Amino acid sequence: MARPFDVTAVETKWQARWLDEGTYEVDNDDSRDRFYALCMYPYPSGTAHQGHIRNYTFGDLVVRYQTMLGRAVLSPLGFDSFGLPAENAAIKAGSHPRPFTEARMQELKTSLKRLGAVYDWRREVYSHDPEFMRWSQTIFLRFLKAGLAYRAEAPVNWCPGCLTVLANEQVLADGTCERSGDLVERRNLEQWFFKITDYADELLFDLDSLEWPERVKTMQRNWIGRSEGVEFDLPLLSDPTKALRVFTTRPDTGFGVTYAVVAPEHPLLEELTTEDQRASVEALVARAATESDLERTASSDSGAGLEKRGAFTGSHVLNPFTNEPVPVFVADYVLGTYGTGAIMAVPAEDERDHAFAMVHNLAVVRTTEPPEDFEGGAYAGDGLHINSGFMDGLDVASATVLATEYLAEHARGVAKVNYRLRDWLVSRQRFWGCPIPIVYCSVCGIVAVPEDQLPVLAPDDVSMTVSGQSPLATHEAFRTTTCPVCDSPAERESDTMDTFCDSSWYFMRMADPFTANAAFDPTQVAKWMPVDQYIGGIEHAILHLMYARFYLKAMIDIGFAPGLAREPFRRLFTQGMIRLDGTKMSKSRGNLVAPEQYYDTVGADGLRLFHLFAGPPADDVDWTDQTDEVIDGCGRFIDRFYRLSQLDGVNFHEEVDDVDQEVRRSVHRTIAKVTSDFNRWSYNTAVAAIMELLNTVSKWARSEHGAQRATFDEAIDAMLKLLAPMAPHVTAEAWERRYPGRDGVHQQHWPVADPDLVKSATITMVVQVNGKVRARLEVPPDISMADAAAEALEDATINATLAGATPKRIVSRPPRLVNIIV
RNA sequence: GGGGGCGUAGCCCAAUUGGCAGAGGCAGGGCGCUUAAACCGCCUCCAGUGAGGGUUCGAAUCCCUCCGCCCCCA
Repeated sequence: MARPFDVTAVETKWQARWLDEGTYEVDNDDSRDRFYALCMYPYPSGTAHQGHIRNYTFGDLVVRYQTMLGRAVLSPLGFDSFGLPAENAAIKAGSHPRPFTEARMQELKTSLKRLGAVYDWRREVYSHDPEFMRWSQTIFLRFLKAGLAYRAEAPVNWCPGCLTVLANEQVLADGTCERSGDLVERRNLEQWFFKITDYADELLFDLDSLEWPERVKTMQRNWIGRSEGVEFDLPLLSDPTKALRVFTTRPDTGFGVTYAVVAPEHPLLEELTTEDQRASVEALVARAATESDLERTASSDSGAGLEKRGAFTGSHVLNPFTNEPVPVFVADYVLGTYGTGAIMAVPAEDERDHAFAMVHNLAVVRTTEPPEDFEGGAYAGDGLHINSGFMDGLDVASATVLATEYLAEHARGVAKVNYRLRDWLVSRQRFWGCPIPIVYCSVCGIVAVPEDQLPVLAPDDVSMTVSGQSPLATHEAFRTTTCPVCDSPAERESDTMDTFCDSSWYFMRMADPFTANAAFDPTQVAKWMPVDQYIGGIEHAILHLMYARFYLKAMIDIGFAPGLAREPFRRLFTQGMIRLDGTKMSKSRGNLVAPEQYYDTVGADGLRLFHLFAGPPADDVDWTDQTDEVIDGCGRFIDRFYRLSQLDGVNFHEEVDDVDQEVRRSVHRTIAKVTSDFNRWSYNTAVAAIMELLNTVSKWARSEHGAQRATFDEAIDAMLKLLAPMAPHVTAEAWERRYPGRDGVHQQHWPVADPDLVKSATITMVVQVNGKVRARLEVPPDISMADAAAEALEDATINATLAGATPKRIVSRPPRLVNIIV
């Protein structure tokens, strides 16, 4: 493609200038209004792919736009540089993850610089920086001191392929590892946990105050899974002094409890199991031990599947409502970790209880009258109670109140709130992460490494060969140490922290990486936090965002970050994915389209424009056969604009006439349109509006009539400013050529539309008769309802159409439309 | 299985939230420029909104049912 300027030279020149002049460096004591714009810091996987390009194009647009609005914009970048892929690659290559990771960081950095994305590089944060690790470890120890970190043995998801523990969320619905695809097993290990459940309510309720996409908030609410209910006793038939404690959200259905179910891990199971049932119970327990929570709670088809998933214990408990004995089963779908590990079963009002009851021939007693036309097994909706003694005739809400009172009196019932959210398991049996700064002393037990000895760094000569345990545990010199308290022989913790720990506070470090001997100075960070605009992928909707919210709240509460607002991200934008052949474009799928090939042809500006133009930013983008042509089209647009800005083929005339004035109106309408589109994340329409304006201005200026000079300059300057956040290089270059030696286009103030020019003198009003368009009238935009109707009725065409008929009704919606009904 | 989202010209997408279905782009066609082609400039073709029903003076937009994709949770 023949370009009117040397794209590579221009882009290189401006990238170097922004970097050398520190154009986008910002100090913490800047006196302007502040704006913190942040893209989720990337995992350094090598050169940027289109997903990165899209993400950082949006982010850079925000940075440059907010700067032009006159704000001091904090725009940092860093790298989420710990993690499994680097470790696996290092194992494969027989090298160390650090050089591997740092090479990938450099590649990604280079790609992003070539995109023209601008950052304050003095604030770069990366997870494996010893200074950053020092504070990650300090925060861990402060959590420990505050009782927010604890060690417990717990069943964990063990991936036999990765030889590590996985978080629940790393296990797919089919019970396989999201990374290796191996079937995940259950194992018990001593692990470190953070008490995120202490914050369940706050994490839930504070969502209301956030300007986040509703769907993300919904996902977080579901993940927390708050449910209000009652915990109460089902006395054992064999020994009524003992009881099975259960939790339910539907105490009102108590008369319909026809059996109870305990989890395979339940402590009373042994006692409940009778000799003749022992074999089948033990078989079930053994089988459940090999399954993940997700497998166990996944709904399975009724019939044989369900039959195998439950076994009768041989014992009975008493239903406290009816005082009738009901059988106790054990089933894998009841989890030992949720609620009390036991449930009451109401087959008439619960889908799964019903399926289970059918398979095991258990009684079904309805307590809620379903609607007349209801067909099916369990009815979970509202209705009047039946077969329910003192609750008969009541709806669910009233019955629930009475049932709760009844249970409080008769079954040691207490109202209780349960959560689906579990405490955060942070231990990882991997090498390439931040070591947990703990030693286990033969005398003192668990001992924190003194803060003045942090960071605890892993030695470089560790064998990462897969061994089934933490690589650090195999390094004698690292593992063997002495107790910092009593000097007795001790062992270092050999697990590392979940990388989500790093991403939970990096944005605070970025706000103030300058204060010596501190993670940050809270008063400095408070100048920037919360992040005004956070941008990232929807895949982080639950975990990263939940953990970061927890970290901030906890750090404030333990005095580590006093004075900060309790939510880290005020506004969140989640961009759509790039898809190729129907699947997400990603390195692991190997379906990447590299940006470099476009830098050399249409340039970074062209590629940026494509991503802005391709569709709504929140929507997925399909990379197709046509995409290259669209990208070329974006390059063509830049060229057309550049030529016009350099007066190529333009005719001028002296006096302003009506035609010039109409162009001015277009310019100001476009300014208004682009500004409002920016504020509503509608970049595709903003680009389209500028394309439209270019068409208008170009035809006008190149026509025989030509352009009035001042009007033309106003149009070009406006377009340069509007495009500056989108296509920064070409606009910087064109501006400099128009105004050599003056401040650059990115130092200009964002244009403001003149309201008088935005509103047109007249607007086309449609006049309909019976919903059909019969006439179009030019009317003032502020025409009244009565005047609009009157003008419509005076119109000759309308009168002809009406042919003397009397209107039954006139719908007047000025200034758009009048509809006359006859 | 539950929750959410999306279906508009050949394709990607607009339609300021219930008011003329078309802004922009891609592809296609034509004309001009050119010895010719590319580039460039101008012009142009193309849908009644996945299907069916309802509400309304009026529905792409709101409400039901179905179909097809996508995402989240199970």
